[in-house]
Amino acid sequence: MAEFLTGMKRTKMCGLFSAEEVGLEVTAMGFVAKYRNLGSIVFVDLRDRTGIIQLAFSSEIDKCSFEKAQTVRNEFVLAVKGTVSKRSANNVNIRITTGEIEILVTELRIISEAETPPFNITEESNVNEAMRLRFRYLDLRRAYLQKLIILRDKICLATHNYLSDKGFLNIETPFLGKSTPEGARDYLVPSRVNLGTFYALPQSPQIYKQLLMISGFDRYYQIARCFRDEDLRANRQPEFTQIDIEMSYVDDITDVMDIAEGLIRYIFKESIGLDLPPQFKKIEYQEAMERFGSDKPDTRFSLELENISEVLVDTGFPPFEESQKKDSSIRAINIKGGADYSRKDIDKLSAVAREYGAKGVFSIAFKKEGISSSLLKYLDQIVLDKLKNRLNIQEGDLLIIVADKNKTVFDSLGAIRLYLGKTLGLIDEQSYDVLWVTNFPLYEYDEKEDRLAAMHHPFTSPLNEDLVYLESDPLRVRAKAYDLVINGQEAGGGSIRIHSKDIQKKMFEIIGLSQEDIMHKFGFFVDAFKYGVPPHGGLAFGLDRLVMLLGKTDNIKDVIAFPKNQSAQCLMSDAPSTLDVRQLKEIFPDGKVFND
RNA sequence: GGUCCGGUAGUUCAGUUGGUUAGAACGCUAGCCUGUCACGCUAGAGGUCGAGGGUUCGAACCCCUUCCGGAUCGCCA
Repeated sequence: MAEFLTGMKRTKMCGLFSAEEVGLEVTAMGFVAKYRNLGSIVFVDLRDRTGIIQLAFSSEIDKCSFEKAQTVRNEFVLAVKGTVSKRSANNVNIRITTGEIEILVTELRIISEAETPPFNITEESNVNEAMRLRFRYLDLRRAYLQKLIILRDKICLATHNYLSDKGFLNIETPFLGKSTPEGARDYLVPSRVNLGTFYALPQSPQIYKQLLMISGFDRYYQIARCFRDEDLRANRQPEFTQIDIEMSYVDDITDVMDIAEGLIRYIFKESIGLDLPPQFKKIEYQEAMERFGSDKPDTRFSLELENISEVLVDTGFPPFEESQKKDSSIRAINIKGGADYSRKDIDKLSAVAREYGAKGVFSIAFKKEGISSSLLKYLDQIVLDKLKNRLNIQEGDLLIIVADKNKTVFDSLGAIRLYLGKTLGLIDEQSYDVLWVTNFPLYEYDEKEDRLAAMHHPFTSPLNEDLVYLESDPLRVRAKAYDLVINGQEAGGGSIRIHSKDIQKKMFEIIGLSQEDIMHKFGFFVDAFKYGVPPHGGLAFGLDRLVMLLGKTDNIKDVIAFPKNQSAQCLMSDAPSTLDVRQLKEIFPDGKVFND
């Protein structure tokens, strides 16, 4: 029989008791984390989100509660009264903060009994993720997850405090909005009162926050939920959260970057007590690609890429001939002391490269006994000397080469670089490496649709000095865009927006939107540009990613209280689910779903 | 949509070339135990080996189909 708390008030939470309360009568409440019955004495570890306090029951202390304690099991919810007592020196538990004391229980109330949980709720237990998601409320009782959810709260609070202090207003934008044609697939919501029409859940509050600038709110922020109906990954969920920021009367990218830097520095200080450098590193997109094969480089280790097209293009090796084509190249990574890599090791690197579309890698091992390479007969001494000079090659080094289209070369060598960084232990996992990547291209070529697409989004402003190429050579135009990269992860990104209606119109045209499309999809937005637009810009941080970085986890599900699995299902509630006929008829009264 | 890995007790896993009654640890139940804190000791319960079909005298194991989970590529302005 469940008992009630009637008359009981909690003195403090379990993990907060200390030697200061010794001798006092206190009241504690929590879950039974562990139950140890030694016969004439019973110990219970009582748990809440702050930690654990040990309860002691014996007939010498209180006969009634001792007898009741015999029926207690794991995960029961208890409320107890008792006296805080100092443990004798040899019974101190140094593993918990309250290990010097315990509560000698004089009154026990069993507030709620519990069935045996489907898995052990301990920090050590390594349970199948599907099982843990199905009983998420039990998994969340573990200190590991509680710590991360609490960290998330700290980061949010720091965000509110910092941005409020800098004059930003927290303004909510709609969940039920208009489907946008560019970008990710939208989650759609049928409208009952407007049959046959649909809302879309926002992929980001981008248009709304720009409209708020046009409305004159000047500085806006929101910790905003965003939705994307795309396939999931270890670091990607269908609904995720962004720290979304926009500000007016900015023109240069540093105007926004300074605020963002301040915020990130404040978040790091407040949440984990770490001081980041007073000035973040900056690297241009093109340089990041050339050196690290990535627009979000992990610069905690070197192992940089080197363009060796010129050296190898005339060797007569057929795969290298291709690299003379436009947008192709031969690039390499020099693995110091890698010459003794086995065939298997190199095959593994080749497999990594193939995942990113390369046909494979070529290798040249500079061994003590001579050069070892599959393309040896194409390499004369002059070429070898040039390579040695160019890449600072010494005896014992291994050169890994990829020749292909630039995108493939960067992707595959960038991936090999990360693979080596991880497997060779080149990365200091304790450190934080924070840098800005700037001057992204404004457009990228979309092969599937044979058109230009906005690399960031179609509201991004071109660099002033590149405006002249907008029509003649759009791929050459760079954007006033910036990404913040932490430990090789994109933590956030943004841009200065277009505030001229003419440039905005041109932007839409270049990505292939007809006048009709523009008015149908963005008409309200284009209209707004007629009535006075302050120059503005902003950025958004991925809150989930930030918590992952600060909490040192690779799994986004660890930082979200109720996440979805890889198939975008909630295994606990069984969403998404089918609807009953009554609900469906309200939305599709004639039973027809399609117009044609 | 492609590729790879996995599914055996409540949980985490082992399971030999295909061969008696499918094992271990933790958890659970019962008993004993006054200082445990991964308590200890004794005993016990607990299995449609993801599902369906096939090969075989015989299948957890081999083959086919299928379902489920994870990682990853495409995708994610």
